[in-house]
Amino acid sequence: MQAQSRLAAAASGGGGTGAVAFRHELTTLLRVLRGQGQGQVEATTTFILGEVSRAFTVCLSIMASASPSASPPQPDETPPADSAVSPPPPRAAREDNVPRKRLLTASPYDDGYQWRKYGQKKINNTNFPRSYYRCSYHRERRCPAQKHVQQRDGDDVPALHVVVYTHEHTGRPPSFPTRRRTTPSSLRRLRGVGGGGLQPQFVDHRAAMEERERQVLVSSLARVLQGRQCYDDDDDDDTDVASLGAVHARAPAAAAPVAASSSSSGPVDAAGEELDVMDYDMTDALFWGPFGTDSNSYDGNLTSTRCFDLIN
DNA sequence: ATGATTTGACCATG
DNA sequence: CATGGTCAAATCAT
Repeated sequence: MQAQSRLAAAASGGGGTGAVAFRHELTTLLRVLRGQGQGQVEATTTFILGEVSRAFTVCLSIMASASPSASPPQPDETPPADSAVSPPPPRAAREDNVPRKRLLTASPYDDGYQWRKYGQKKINNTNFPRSYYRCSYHRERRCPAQKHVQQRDGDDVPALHVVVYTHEHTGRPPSFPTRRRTTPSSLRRLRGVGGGGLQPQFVDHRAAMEERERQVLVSSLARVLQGRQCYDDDDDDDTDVASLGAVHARAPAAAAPVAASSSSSGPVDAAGEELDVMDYDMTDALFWGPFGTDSNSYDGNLTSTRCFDLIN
């Protein structure tokens, strides 16, 4: 049976089970390819293994944010089954009748509205602090909107953030795209020098990011299903990991520290295996790359000039 | 000078 | 009393 056919069949399963089956099938296939010992194939499969792992993480994130109130419960709404210690029962919801919209996002993002941070608090039994924001026009325009953002515990790659909104933001409508040039002073702030260290600025528009996630996911899987891999021609080195990584290095360097600002160590795939750093760069490019005119862009489709067959 | 963030203190709730 | 949410003075960046 042709590899592409098997993958297509697995991918067409639909739903979570189909996705898992697809990934399993793909992983198995790529591990077989790696065993062939061909340099190009090895480097490429290493890349794709990491990319597929990341793609599924992104998928889960999109699914979680698409229907916050849908059943079954979203991953961030239920404690992990293998949790060693059961957390205390959640506090009862406030009786203020304020609707809350909960999102799970793969990265902090700029939703286009202007927020002012008014607090940060360490929440019990969590590893990351929760930041509190309110509408910048809280008083002038009586904008009641608030949101709080907290990085989710766990070794998600990329890190997932829980964002909870209250009210509708009545301030300035979202602008698109939004991007802030990183200055030396802002870098100092990001690194925590002075002022006790500020929180990372949210840079990209959420909708654009989700669209980009979809594009990258589709193109990634398409490349795999087509059995071809393309890479940047700027680097004349052989098709090793480093040269593939050069493609991803198109992500603006200034933005990378933001995306990688969590305390997590290197990227790890679902099986707990360490992935190459280039996968991390890929993540940065995915979330920070496409906007602005002052940096190289990553358009979600590898702007390659050289391709080679992955699967014969 | 102005505006945003940090951070410890305080408040409300269960 | 424990905890999450908010306040506001101090601090920092522009």
